[in-house]
Amino acid sequence: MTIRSERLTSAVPPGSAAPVSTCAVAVDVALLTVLDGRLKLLLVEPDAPQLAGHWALPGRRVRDDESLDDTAHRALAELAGVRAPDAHLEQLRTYGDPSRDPRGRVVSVAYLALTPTTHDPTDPLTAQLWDVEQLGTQDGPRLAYDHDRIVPDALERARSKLEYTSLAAAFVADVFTLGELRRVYEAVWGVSLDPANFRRKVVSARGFVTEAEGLASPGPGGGRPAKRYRRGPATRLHPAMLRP
Amino acid sequence: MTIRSERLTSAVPPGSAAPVSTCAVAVDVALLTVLDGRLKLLLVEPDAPQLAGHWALPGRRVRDDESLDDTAHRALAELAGVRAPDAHLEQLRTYGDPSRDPRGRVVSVAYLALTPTTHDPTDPLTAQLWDVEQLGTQDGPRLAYDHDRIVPDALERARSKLEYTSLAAAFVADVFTLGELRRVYEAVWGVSLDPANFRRKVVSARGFVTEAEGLASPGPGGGRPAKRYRRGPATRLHPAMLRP
DNA sequence: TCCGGTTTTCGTCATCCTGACCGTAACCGG
DNA sequence: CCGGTTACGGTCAGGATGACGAAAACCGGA
Repeated sequence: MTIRSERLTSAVPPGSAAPVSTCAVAVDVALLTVLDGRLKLLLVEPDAPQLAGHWALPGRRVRDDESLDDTAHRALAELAGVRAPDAHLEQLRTYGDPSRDPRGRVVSVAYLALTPTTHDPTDPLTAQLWDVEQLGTQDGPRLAYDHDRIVPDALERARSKLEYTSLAAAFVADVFTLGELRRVYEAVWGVSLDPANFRRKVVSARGFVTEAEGLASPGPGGGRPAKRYRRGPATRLHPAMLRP
Repeated sequence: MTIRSERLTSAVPPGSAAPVSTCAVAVDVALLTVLDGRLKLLLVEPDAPQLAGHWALPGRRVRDDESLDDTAHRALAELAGVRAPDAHLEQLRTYGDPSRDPRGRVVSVAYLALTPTTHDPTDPLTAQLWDVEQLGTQDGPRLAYDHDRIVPDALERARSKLEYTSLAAAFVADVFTLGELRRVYEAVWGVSLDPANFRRKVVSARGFVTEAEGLASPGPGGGRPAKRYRRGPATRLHPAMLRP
């Protein structure tokens, strides 16, 4: 921290090869949600003409008086129509390779956002939900910048945090059934879980869920009505819900 | 990502309240090591006159052609005398509150570094190892900037990663005994562990350690000579080493 | 009304992991 | 030789896990 009292917005004299300068700082958000039992990622079409046909994570430049969390919330609101209390938001990682943006040095602070499947996915203008299974394939979108490096990190973070935190509850509504919660785990992990064992582990994890009143109506295919639950006070799970 | 093609080092016209500008980007490194069975954090004295009496994490500004990892390595080399292959280095989190640095907007990418206790701790000029137990107390150092927010995050990251990764091996030498590895866990977690159970868990975790040749000499207090081990190929531990 | 299909919920059982504990092996210093 | 210390190995009870079975409670169609 040997920063002198130079002003941050000071211009670099033309032609000088200053070893230390300032960078553009942006925030990119990887928003995940579960729709129809499948994990989805929200992507937007950048308006830069040289990136036509590519898709990108919704991102915004950081403003002078804005914290990084505020920028992430603003990116979600402006580009995806997601308001702050509807989403879980946490910082993921910062990407700052000098060549990651062809237009110049941009340091990007990536965020991970998780939303329940409550709002209509077609409300944003240019945003679209993509199935994460398609992402690597030729059916999937071509990602701009280094976002093909950010997305796997976001997926791994989400998959890992479902194991030892109560983060899966961020994917479901305020009141939910254990079947809905199980389908979240199955969609994020890409596996199928035994319903009986899943129930036992969730109920035995202290503070994960608390029983709510009433029963949920079965789906169109029938089935026994399920008990309703709410999130419990715990954030870390003891014992953990480990992937198979 | 609506960044236009404006140059990143373009000067902001004086007096204009531009909502988007560039930031100074720095890297601060929280280096942890275990010395005499206690977890230590490396701090330096900033040379800024208004911060006399304060201690800070070693940090450097990011240069134009430098990746964030490179900056972290440079900060360790220049401020702590630690060369790259001697330390495990991973990104921790980015701190970007507008008021975190009183001299202006500085976005800091924090790194976590772990080193074995092999090099002499008195070689850097102004760097010093502090016992992490002293950090919150009045015997401890006064931390500059928002480094009192970074340090707890670094400690929690290290404590957590010891559970489900083989990161504890970064604290010991290339060849080590299970007693040395156990003292790492005890120092980082601040607990005392049963030697017999610890041995069983480490050996049964596939790929954590592999047996080396020869026996280690006992300490001055005696004791049976211990077998020597090396790091195994695993990075994730199965099963995990959970905190008591 | 009856029946197959579906989902939820509960119970059983063998297996594995964990913590607590004991005993032995092998070294040190006095 | 003997007490202290550390390393190593085994036992045992309790908890968690996966595989599996079965009952409860709903749906739709025959």
